[in-house]
Amino acid sequence: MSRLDRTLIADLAPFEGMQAADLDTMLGQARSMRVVKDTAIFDQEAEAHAFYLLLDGHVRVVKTTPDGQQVIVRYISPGELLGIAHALGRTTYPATAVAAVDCVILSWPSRLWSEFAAAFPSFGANTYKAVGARLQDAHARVIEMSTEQVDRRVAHALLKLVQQTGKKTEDGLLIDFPLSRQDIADMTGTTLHTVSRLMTAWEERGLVKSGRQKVTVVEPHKLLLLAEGQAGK
Amino acid sequence: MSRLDRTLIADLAPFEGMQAADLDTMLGQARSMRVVKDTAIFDQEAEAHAFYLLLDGHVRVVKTTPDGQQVIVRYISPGELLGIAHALGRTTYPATAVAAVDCVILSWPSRLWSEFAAAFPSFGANTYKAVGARLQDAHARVIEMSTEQVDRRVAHALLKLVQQTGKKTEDGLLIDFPLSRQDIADMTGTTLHTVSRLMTAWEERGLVKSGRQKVTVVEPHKLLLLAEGQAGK
DNA sequence: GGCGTTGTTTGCGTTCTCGCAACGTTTATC
DNA sequence: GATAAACGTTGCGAGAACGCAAACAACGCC
Repeated sequence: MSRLDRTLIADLAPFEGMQAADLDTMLGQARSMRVVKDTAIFDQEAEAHAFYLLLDGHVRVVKTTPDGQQVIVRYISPGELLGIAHALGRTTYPATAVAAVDCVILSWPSRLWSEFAAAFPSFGANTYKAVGARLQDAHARVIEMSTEQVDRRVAHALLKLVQQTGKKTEDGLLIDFPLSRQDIADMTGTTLHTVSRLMTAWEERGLVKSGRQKVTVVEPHKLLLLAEGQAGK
Repeated sequence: MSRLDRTLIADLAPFEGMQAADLDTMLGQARSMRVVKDTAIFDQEAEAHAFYLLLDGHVRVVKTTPDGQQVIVRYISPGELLGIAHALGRTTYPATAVAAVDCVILSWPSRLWSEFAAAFPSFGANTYKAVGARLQDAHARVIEMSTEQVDRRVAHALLKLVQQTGKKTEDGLLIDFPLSRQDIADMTGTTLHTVSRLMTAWEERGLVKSGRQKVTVVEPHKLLLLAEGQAGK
């Protein structure tokens, strides 16, 4: 792990407030690896041997129902931890993590989590803060699924992705990894057909531009209005 | 806090693996209080001054949307912690907690949480394990909302409540607190009308018996079949 | 450059679920 | 014991979203 890397890594949320030396201790025990697009980092129900830090790329967290339906729980961006089942007293991963693009990740054996958390209190606190945010996010999703209709859910999902990974282009903000209609449907609890219809309607109104596995939000503000639903259609 | 109380409390999940003396330390700083039915224990968005342990009764955790719709996040049973926002790095409560029946609770100032967690590692671990379970539960709800239709969601919600609070009666398993059609609707993301229709249909088939704010599951096994949807209707 | 694969669009019929409205029933209040 | 309030039931019409099917477009592979 080169010095340059450490400097960059030190600013990431999971390590906020940590001593540089302590961070080095952690990094010294990490294994760096490259994951190619569409490869699983870990599988639902598998033994949680390790936890990970995403350095570069984007990871899709997916749950599959017994009858084969997929639900995308969330997308992970660089600087976030994943696979921290161990920190929550679980022995298996609750979901599958798949690289949405080629990724670079660090990994540590799960067993080290407790050691790190005990030795570096900031690290433990940061992790639990992240867990709290995820719990809140999950509840927000439940509420959204309970109370909002499809178009608003889809609009909201796109806005979240743009906020997370939006890349400025001449057309607007591009979501920075391949995202199909089916993916959007799996995030919002609908079908690719409905998503497709929505996207064409929005494209006609100039809110978004989209192509094959590609979405650009042209008018985030108008899309937000639609998501929050202050105004009519 | 009498000795009898301590003996009963020592078996609760949040204190598993703790020394009796340490538990006494915690209980010594607790405030015991009675909460009457339909009174709020804490409010959404309010400063998280305290965390609580439910000793007796049942608590409904509710989130209200900006436009006034209610969603019931979960019901809490005796022996569970609530209001642990502080443990997850939050300063406000994410939801409102209301006594579904007259309740007895203990409370501690939030500030003590960190002290307890540091001094009594089992307590911290137990809490995070519970958080992990809640996170998993929330994800399961998202998935259910995304993939299952209303009847299965309602069936599943009833089964969870029965499992949590089921009280054996001559008719079957009674859910042990007042539960209206509207409450069930708020748990499952539907309307009281749809719930009412389902309940009458199920009553005719002998799966449940229900009255005003009262639900008894007569045939849990058949209801489970309906929830899991192996068989047709 | 042709060909299969994968992703997207669009039409049409169907179904689930909602929303409204009216009515019945139980419980609380004075 | 009468009256109001809260809760539950039921009928009917409407609309959102699904599911199927077919056609189209982009991309990768040999």
